[in-house]
Amino acid sequence: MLEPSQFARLAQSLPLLQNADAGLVREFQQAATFTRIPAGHDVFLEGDRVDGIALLLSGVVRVYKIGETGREITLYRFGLGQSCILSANAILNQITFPAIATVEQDAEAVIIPSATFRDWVRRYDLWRDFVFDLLSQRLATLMTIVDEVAFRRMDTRLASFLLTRCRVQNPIHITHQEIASELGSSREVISRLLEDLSTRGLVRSTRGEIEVLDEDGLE
Amino acid sequence: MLEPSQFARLAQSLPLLQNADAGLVREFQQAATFTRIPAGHDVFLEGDRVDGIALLLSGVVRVYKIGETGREITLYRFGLGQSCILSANAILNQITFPAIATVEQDAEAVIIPSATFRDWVRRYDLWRDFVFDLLSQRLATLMTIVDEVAFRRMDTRLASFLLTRCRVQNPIHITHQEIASELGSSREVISRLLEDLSTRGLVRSTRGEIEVLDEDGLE
DNA sequence: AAATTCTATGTGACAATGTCACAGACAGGA
DNA sequence: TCCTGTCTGTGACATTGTCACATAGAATTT
Repeated sequence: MLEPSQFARLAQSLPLLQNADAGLVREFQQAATFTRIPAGHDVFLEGDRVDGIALLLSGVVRVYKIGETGREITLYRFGLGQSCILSANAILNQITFPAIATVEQDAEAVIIPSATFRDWVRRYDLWRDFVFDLLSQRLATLMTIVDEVAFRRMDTRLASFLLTRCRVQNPIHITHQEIASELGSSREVISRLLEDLSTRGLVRSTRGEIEVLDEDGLE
Repeated sequence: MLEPSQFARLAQSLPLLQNADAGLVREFQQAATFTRIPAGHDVFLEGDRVDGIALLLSGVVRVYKIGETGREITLYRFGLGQSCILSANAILNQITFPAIATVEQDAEAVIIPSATFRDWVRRYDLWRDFVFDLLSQRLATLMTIVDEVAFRRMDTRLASFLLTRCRVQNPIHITHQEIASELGSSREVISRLLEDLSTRGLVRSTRGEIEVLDEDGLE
């Protein structure tokens, strides 16, 4: 059961709830529960049965795959007002979660039980559309990732990554290992490529920090 | 406008149409058009605007990505009663087609115009569910592909591929290049790996044909 | 402050895979 | 039979991943 104040907060960032009819709103308040999940906590592990779907009020969750050798690759992140569509997919197809989801920044979430979720998909158009949109966005994301991993060279991918990140914050606060886990590579490779970029004067790299010096040079 | 005989044929392999109410059935017959597409023909190219969605009555379509160097990787195939969900996705999000779709075996298809398709997703629960299911199946497929490409070794992937195919037909009728295009690798690599397998007595390879001799040995 | 510990980064050797250029081998048609 | 196009084999080299360890900076303890 959800506090009215929390519901109001969620509704603010969820167009879904603003447009919902009274029936869905009432059911939502009844079925949802509020939780806090601290950073570093794993929401799902590969193969987990999914017994509820989370809508985020704050924080960020990273969804990634991990290979036998321990290498990781980030599939996507989700935050405010978004939901882990893989878990939705798992619920609808009655399969287990096919990846790992970890909280990166302390999260507040609203949880809807699986059975309720499935029921709403059947009964509420708005709810179904919401899930539908997320699903189809993720499909596009995954298409891009397949393309990158299968065909693009690591130096290009690293350059793109640095460009994207430096526009948010420069210098970028990140370790080589973290970059490797984003791109599905290994630390050593990232270190070598960064050294190349340093030599060419495109970036300046110190412990846990990378400063992009020449955006154009990174193509 | 669809011939009743063709509609009947389609309905036979589409549970969707068997359960549909009269309204959808009538609209379907009105909006749909029948086409034949010969093998080798490209249905979509990367970046194409999608102006209709195809439901297959016969034949097989292969959907794949192609990299700058010309390397290919197969994303999935679809056949009887199935549809190219990427085009559905493209329609719904008003984006262009993010891959290439080619007819592998002569296909007969029923085409629904984009606007009609979008309209039905809004109005008909059954239709929406149909699209929803396909979407979520493809999401799962793509997850697997990302995992394979990012983490699994090519010899393992080749072995899995051969195992799957030899159960359908042994010897397998395929060229090294075709295998490479399936797995997103290059012909030379596949040739070398196959030579290894030959040396170890696991397969026997002749021009355009590979016979699996030891299924267990391939793990 | 010095010592210890943890984490981040650097390095060399080697394996796996992709790329390029070209050679040989096979099949089907002229 | 010869010709031509397709399929396969090969060697050299570049890129990327893996392993084992060395070095170095930051944080914590003594």
